[in-house]
Amino acid sequence: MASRGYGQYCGLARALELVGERWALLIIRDLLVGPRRFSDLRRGLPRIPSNVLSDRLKELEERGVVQRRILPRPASATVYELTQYGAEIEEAIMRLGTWGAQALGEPRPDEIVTADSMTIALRSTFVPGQATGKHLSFELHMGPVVLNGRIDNGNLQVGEGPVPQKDLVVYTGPALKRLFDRSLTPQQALEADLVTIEGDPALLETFAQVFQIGSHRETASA
Amino acid sequence: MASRGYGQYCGLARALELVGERWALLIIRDLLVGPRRFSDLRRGLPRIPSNVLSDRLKELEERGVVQRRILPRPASATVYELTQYGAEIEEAIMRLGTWGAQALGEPRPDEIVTADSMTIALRSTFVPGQATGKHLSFELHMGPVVLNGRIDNGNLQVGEGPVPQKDLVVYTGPALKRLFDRSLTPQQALEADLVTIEGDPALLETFAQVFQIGSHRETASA
DNA sequence: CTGGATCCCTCACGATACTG
DNA sequence: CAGTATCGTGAGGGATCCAG
Repeated sequence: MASRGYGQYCGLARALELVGERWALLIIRDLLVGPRRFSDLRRGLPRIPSNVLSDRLKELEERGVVQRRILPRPASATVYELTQYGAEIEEAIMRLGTWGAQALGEPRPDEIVTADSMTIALRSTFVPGQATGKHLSFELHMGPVVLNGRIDNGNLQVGEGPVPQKDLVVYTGPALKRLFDRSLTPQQALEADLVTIEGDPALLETFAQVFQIGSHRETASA
Repeated sequence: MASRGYGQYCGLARALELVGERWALLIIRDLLVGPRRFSDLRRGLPRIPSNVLSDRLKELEERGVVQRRILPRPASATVYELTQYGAEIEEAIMRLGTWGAQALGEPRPDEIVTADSMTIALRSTFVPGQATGKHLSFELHMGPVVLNGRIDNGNLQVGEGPVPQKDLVVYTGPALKRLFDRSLTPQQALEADLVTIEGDPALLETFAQVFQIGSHRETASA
């Protein structure tokens, strides 16, 4: 599609020529979480035809955004990972993601959530300034997806899967987005059973405070 | 293309369903500069077929990103402008633009520069922190494109066309990008005749300091 | 002249099947 | 597991035509 360029000497046009094709940014989103094998990417993007995934990876490699790497023995598997230049697109993707997240309503029945997309969602909505002095290790269940995370001062680490040590376990669904865009308070979410937790309810307040979609300037005027 | 969704309940996927189709982000780029008529957009995007432009505008309108407005008489023209939500994509587009700009080499012979793309380029590469205490009004000529601008402390205003009052006039081409990514100093640019000016050469230093592509952390270690 | 709509061609995308 | 091959469909590209 973007194989034929836009005919403009412009940074944005060039960016779209590099990563503007269908599926490309979602592939990069998953690679931002870590190196991935072909089949990992397929699992994370169930709707992408394998030939399209193959094409995209080839194009992104040619364009210096992605590189193939052969894992040392005994694995001997090929993984795809972002080049240094490719990784520098992270901020742009995060901004696009939070912009698009504001248009998310209820999930359509055919829409899924993946561990990688949720990992990026947490990283992109995390507001370091809201987390100064806060410490919390949590486990987050969104349907079949389980993530773990640790908030330490202005820092956030997110991983996949459960962990033994945690202060708070959160079970939720799409209501998580309403927590992050402040259209629902933690207390309301608990009362309406949209969120279930293990641990101190006060910790859910902390959890909800450090993630944010949109600017919410109205709080500044209060 | 993105008419069929990605099947993911994810902010980035939703963003791509809204503005991920070919040409959409370039249309939005031009609308970020100001409201534009259909023919303005065509002029700024000479390679877009008119039916595709028409389709994109219709889709973007349905999706709440763009709105049509009828200008009051006697103009009576319809203009397209971003909705408030649409305008909030600005930061994401700016980041994408500076990311892509790093991959810009020499312009291909069929690549053009437009006033709107240059306006966005200036706005996206402007570093307010580098402009504290600086004041400069300039006129910038990139081939046939003429912009004017005013830097005041951490603030930048850019307009199209020449202006009577200015401290500095810059005539240049693709070398401007090399000024902004620090692969060329103002002095080198003048000596190599890649940039011509009217005004004090010291003002070109000021001009070059406040615009920046990439992070340039290497200066921190020096 | 602006602001599109229509037509036709081509090629990229998408689904499925198949191979190393 | 990691892709390649094949093929139908539909979106993009470009020229032309039409209405206000």
